[in-house]
Amino acid sequence: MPELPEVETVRRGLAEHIVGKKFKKIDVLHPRATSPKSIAALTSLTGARVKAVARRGKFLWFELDRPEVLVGHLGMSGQFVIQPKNAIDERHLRVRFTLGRHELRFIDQRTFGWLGVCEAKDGIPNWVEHIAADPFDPNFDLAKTISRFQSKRTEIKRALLDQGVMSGVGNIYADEALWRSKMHPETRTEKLATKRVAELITNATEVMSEALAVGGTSFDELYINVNGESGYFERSLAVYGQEGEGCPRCGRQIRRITFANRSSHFCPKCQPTPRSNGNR
DNA sequence: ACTAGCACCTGATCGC
DNA sequence: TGCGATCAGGTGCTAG
Repeated sequence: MPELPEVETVRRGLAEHIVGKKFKKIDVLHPRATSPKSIAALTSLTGARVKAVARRGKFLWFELDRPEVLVGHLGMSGQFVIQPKNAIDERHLRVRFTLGRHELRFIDQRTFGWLGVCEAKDGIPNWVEHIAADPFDPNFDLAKTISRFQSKRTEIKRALLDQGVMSGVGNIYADEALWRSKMHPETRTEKLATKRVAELITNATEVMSEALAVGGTSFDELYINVNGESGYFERSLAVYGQEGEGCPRCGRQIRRITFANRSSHFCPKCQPTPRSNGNR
C-alpha cells in the first residue's frame, strides 16, 4: 500500500505525537509483526524514549535514547495509529506500545509489514543500508541515480520500482510518473537518454510531492494516517486504477497490462509501445 | 553479478 | 449460497 507520500505522512504524524514519549509497555500480538524473528528484541525496548522519527524511501525508524533503533516497514497494509488506551483492539492489531494515556498501535492486515530492532551507522539503520536515497533526501545524488538507471538491463517500470536504484516510488507513482513523462512502462532502460531519465525522476518527485501535500492516496481504509484519516490524492490520479477511463491529456482509453507480477496503467497514445523491445 | 519469478499473507470482488 | 480465480499500495530470496 504505502509509498513515499503515505509513509512520510505517517512519519510526520508519529513525529508530532510520540517524540519525547517513552515506551512504557510493549506487547507483540502476532509473531510475523516483528522482523528477523525476535519478539524479545522488540520488548527489550521497554523504557526507551523516542528522540526522532526518520525515513528513507518507504522505511521508517525511531531514534531512541539508546544505541539501537526501532525500524519499521508498512508492507502492503501496515498502519501506525495513536489511540486512547481504552479504545477497543482493532482486528489486525499486531503490536501495542503503551505510552501513557495513549497507545501507539501497529496494525497490519496482510502481515507483510514488520518492526524490528537493529544497529545504525551514521544515522542509517543497518537494515536500511541497501536502500538508495529517495529524491527528497538531502544526500540524493541525481547524477549517480541517473547512471544507476542507465546501467540496468530491464524495463523502466522495473527499474523505477527497484529501491536500490532510487527509493520511495511504488506502483501508483511509478505509473503516474511514466504517464507524465510520456514513457511506456516497458521501455528498455539501456536505450534511455540521460535527459529522459532526468525528466522521469523530476516527474516522480513532483507527483509524490503533490500527493504528500494532500496526505497521500487512499483507496480504502488500508491507508490512513496516525489519526485514522485518509489522503486525497486518489482524485488526482491520471492513470493508476483508471483502466477504460479517458486519458486526461488526449482522451484515449487507459489500458492495463500485467508484467513483473503487477499491473501497469498507461495511455496507449501518449505512451506508445517502444519500437524495438530489445533483441527478440 | 545480474535479472526475473515467485513466495510471503488476508480479504474483497467477480463470474459461474 | 458457494467456490475458485483474480486482484490489492511491497520486499526479499533464489534459480537461472
